[in-house]
Amino acid sequence: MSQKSSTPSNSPSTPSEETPHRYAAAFACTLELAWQQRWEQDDLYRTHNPGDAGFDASKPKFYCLDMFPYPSGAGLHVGHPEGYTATDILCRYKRMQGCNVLHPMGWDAFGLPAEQYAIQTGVHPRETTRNAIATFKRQLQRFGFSYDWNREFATIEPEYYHWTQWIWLQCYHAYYDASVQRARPIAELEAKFVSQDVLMDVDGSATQVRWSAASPLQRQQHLDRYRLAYLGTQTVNWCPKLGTVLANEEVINGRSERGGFPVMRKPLRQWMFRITAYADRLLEDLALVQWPESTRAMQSEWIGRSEGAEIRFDVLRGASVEGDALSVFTTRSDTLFGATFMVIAPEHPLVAHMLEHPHAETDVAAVRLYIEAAKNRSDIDRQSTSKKKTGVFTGAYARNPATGASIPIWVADYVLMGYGTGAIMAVPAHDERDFEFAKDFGLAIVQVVEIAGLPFDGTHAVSGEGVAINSASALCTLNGLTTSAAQDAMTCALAARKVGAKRVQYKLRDWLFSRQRYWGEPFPVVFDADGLHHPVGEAHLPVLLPALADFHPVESDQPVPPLGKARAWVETTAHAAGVAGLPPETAVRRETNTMPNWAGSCWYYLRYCDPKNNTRFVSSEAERYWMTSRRADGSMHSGGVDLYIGGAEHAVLHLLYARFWHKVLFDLGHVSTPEPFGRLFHQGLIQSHAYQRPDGSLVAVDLVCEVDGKTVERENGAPVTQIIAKMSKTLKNVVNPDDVIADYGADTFRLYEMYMGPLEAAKPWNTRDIIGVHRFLQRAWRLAIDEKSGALLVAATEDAAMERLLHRTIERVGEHIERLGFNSAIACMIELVNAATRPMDLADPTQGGLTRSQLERFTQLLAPFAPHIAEEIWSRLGHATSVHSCVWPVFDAAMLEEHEVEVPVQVRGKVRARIMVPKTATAPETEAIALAHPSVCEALAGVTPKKIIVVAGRMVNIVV
RNA sequence: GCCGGUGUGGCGGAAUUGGCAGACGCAGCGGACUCAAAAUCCGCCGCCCUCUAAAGGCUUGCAGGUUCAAUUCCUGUCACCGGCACCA
Repeated sequence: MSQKSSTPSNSPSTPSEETPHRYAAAFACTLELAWQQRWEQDDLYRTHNPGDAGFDASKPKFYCLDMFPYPSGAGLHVGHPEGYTATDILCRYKRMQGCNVLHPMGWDAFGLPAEQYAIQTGVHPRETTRNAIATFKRQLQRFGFSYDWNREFATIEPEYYHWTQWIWLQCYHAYYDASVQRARPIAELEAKFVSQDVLMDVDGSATQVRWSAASPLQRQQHLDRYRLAYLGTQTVNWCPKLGTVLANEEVINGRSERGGFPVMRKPLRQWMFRITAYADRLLEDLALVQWPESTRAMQSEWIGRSEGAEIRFDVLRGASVEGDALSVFTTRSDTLFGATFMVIAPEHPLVAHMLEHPHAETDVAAVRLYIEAAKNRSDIDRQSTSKKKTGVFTGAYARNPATGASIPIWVADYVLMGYGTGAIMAVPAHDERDFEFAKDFGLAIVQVVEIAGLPFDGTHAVSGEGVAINSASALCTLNGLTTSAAQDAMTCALAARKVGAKRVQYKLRDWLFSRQRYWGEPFPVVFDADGLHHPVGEAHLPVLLPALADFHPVESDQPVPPLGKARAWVETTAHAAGVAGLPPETAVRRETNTMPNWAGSCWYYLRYCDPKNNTRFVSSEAERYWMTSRRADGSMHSGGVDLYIGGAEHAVLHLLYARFWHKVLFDLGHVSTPEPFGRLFHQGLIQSHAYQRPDGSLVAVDLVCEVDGKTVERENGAPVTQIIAKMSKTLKNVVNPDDVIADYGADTFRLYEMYMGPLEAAKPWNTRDIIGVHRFLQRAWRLAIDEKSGALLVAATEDAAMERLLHRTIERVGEHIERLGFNSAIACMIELVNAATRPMDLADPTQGGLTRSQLERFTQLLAPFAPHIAEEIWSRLGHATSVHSCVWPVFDAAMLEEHEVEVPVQVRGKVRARIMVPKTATAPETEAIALAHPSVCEALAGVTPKKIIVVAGRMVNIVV
C-alpha cells in the first residue's frame, strides 16, 4: 500500500524546470536502473573461488549469508530487505576493506506452502514456484544488492537435490558410535555383527538370535535401530487436512504450524533421523558459536537435557511379581521413599496388557472408557483442559523398591507417553502435579524432604532441595543427607540391586522426515517384494521427481502419498533404479514419501561455496576456504559462515536441523568445521500501525480517520487508539516495497530501513519518516552537483575544520558498520553533510562545500549504504571504475587530536561551568583552571571543597 | 509458572570503560525566499515554574542501594514483547 497520498505534506521535492538535475524519485530510479544494468554487464560482484583465475589468496575471506527466502506468490514484503540490506552494507564495506566476500542468494522452493498455493490456484507447483522466484528475483535485484548471482540456485533443481539425496544416503549408511561420540559407516557395525555372529544391542546386551541365523528382514530391522536415517514405526502427527504427517516441531498446540489444521496421533512407519544421538553435542557446541543468547536458550530448552535416574518398580499380582518391571524416569531419586503411587500414560503398553489380564480390583470398563476418551481427545483438548486432573485406578499395584510398600498404579493423561518412559513415580508431598492428583483421589502423602523456610503443612506440595527425612529402610538410609548426596546414595543402592541407574533424559525426539506430499525431494530408496528397503546407488542420483499432472493430496484417515499415482515411476526394477545387490530384473517399488521443506535449507550454505560442482556436493577446497576461519590469535573456532542473518522464527527448527546435518557431514569427513554458522544475528520484525477499540479488538487502518486530532472509526465515530501491530492483510497495513521504491528510489528505501533503529529491534514502519533520509540523499547530491546546471561542485580550498570532521566521520562510520550499528553510521554521515551544506552559497555554483578529495572520500563512505547515488557521483567525479571497487578511506588519528578540549565542571553534582583546557593539561592544571572560573566560585560561595575529582580531559567534579 | 529480552522527549531513536542525557531523523513552531504555495535555506524545539528573560527545579518504567558521579553496576518491583509450558 502506498501511503504517499495520505501524507502529501511531506512528499519529496520534484525537479522543476529550474532544477532539472535535482535528486528526486524519478531521477533516482533512472540512475539506479542504469547502474544495476552496468554492474550486471561488468559482473562486478562475481566472487572467485580458490583455483579460479582472478582469485587473490592474500586477502582474508568473509562469508556473509542471508537466510534464503521461500518465494511466495505475494512477493517480497518489507521484512525481507531489512536483513538483506544489512548484509549488503557489510559485504560492500568488507570488499572495500580488502576481503574476498562470499555473498550469495538462492531459493528455498520445495515444500508445503508452494504446494498449498498450487492446490488453491490449480496451477502446477512447478509453475507457481517458477513465477514466484522470478518475482522475488526481480524485486531483490531492484534494491541493488551485491549478490554474486552466478552462484544462484533453487532447492528444487535436480542438480541441487541430487546432493540433498546424497547427504540423506550418507546418513542412511551411517550410525552413531556412542563410544567415540561420532558417526561411522554402518558397514563397520555390520561387519562387527557378522564377525561376532550375534545381534548386539546398543547397551551391549546380546540377544539370543545369531546373525547368521537371522532372516534378512531381522537383520535389516536390527540395523535400522542404528542407522542415522532409519525406517521406524512411530506415533506421528497425522494431519488429515494436509494429507501428511508433520514433525513435532511443526505442530503447535495440536494444530499444524502451516494452516492451523487439527493433528491426530497415529502410529506409522516412516523415515526418521536419529538426531537424538547428537543431543549432547548439539547442546555442548552451543558454547562454540557466537549466537544470540535467546536463540541458544531456545535450542538448549528444545533439547531439554535432564539428569536423573531410571527406577524399576516390580508390578505385583497378589503377592507375586508379574512380568516386566514398570520403569520410570525421575530427577528426584532422593524422594523415592515418598512415592506413594504411580501414574502411567493412557498409551502405555502396560494399560493394554492389564485390560487383557485384569487384576482383581481392575474396573475394566472404567479403564477402557478412560483410555478411549484420552485417545479421542485431540492434543488441543488435552493441553487446553483446565488444570483439573483426571485419571482412573488400574487395579494393579507396584512395589516401591525403597519402602517395600505396595502402591497403586493409576492411569492419567497428565503423564505423557512421549517423554521418559511414559510412567512416573508420584511423590505428592514434593510435586505440585502429584499433590493435586493425590488430593483429588484421596491418595497417601508422605513428606520425605525438609526444605529450609518451606514447612510442609499438607495444603500444597513443597518442592526444592533440602534434607531427607522419613527415608530409611533395608535398601538404604538417606535421613540427614542433602538432596544431591541423597540422590547419589539412592542411585548407588538401586544400582547395586539392579533396579535402577543414573540416566540422562532429553525432550528432543528423533526427527520425522517423511511427508505424504508431492512437492519435495524423493527419497533415493526402493522396497522389494519382502518389504526390505534398498538404497539407490550414488551414481544413479538424482532420483528425479516425476512430473505429475494431478498432484493433489488425498484427504483421508490413512496416508496416501500422491507419488503413488506415478505408477510407471514407482514400479521399477533394481537395475533401472540403480540398486546394487539385487538381481537386475528384481521388481521394486520406489519410496513414495518425499522429504520435508527443511531438507533443502539444511545444507544450502555449503552449496554456495561451489554451486556448479557436478561431481561433489561441494569441493573440499572450496569448503575449507569459505567455511574455516581463525581467531585473531590464530586458533580455530567453531568456523562456519562468518555472519548469518535471518529471522528469529528459525531459532529452533532450521538452525537445529542444519547443525545436525552439518555434524554428521563433519563426522564422516565431508566438512571441516563442527558448526555451520559461527556467528548468527536476527534482524527485528518490522511492524506497522493499527487501531484498537476500547475492548481490545483491532481495526484496519482504512476504517479509521482523524477528527479534531483524535482517531475514530470512520463508520460510527467511536474513538480508537493507535497501536503497533504486525503487518497483515486483514489490518490493511502491509507496505509493498515496490511502491516505496517508486516513490523514493531504492537507495532511500535501503537507508530508511537501516535508519529506523537497531537492526535487532522490532520497530514500526512509519511512512512519514522516509522523507528524512531522502532529504539527506538530496543534500548529499546537492553537495556535489548543481541542481540547475548539473555541473560538478568542488571547493577550491580545503576547510581545516571540515577535513577534521571528515576524518572523524570515516572513523565513526567504520566503527558503526563493524558493530552493525547502521542507524548510527547514517546519523554520522548526515551530520557531515549538514555541516558541509550550511556554509554553501548556492549563488556561486562553482564553489562546493567539499573539495574533490573530500567529496571522493565521502562518496566512498556512502557507497555501501546507497550504492547507486554514490556510484553516480563517483562517475561524475570522473572515475571510470566503480566506487564499489575502491579501498575504504583511511582516517588519520592525528587529525582527530584536538588541541583544546571542553571540560564540564560539576559542583554538588551539577554542571556549573564548562572550561577550555589544553588537551595535554594535567589534573592539577585542570583543577586550577576550574577553581578560577567565576561560575564555579559563585557556586562554591566561599566554601572549601572537601574533595575534587579530576578526570583529565573528561571532567571535574567538586564535592563540598 | 519458567526462560530470554526491552522500558530514554509528541514519535523513531543516540550515548566507547560508570564521566556534560536527549546525537540524528520525523512531527511542531518562527523566519528568509515567493504574487502565492510547494520545495529549499536559516533558527527554535525534554518537562515544570515564570509576563518574558535570567535564575531555579525535575527528568532515562517505579522504589531503594553502591559511587565524587548511574541510562550504564547491584537488590527489589511493575509493564510490555518473544519463547516454552502437566517434560516427572
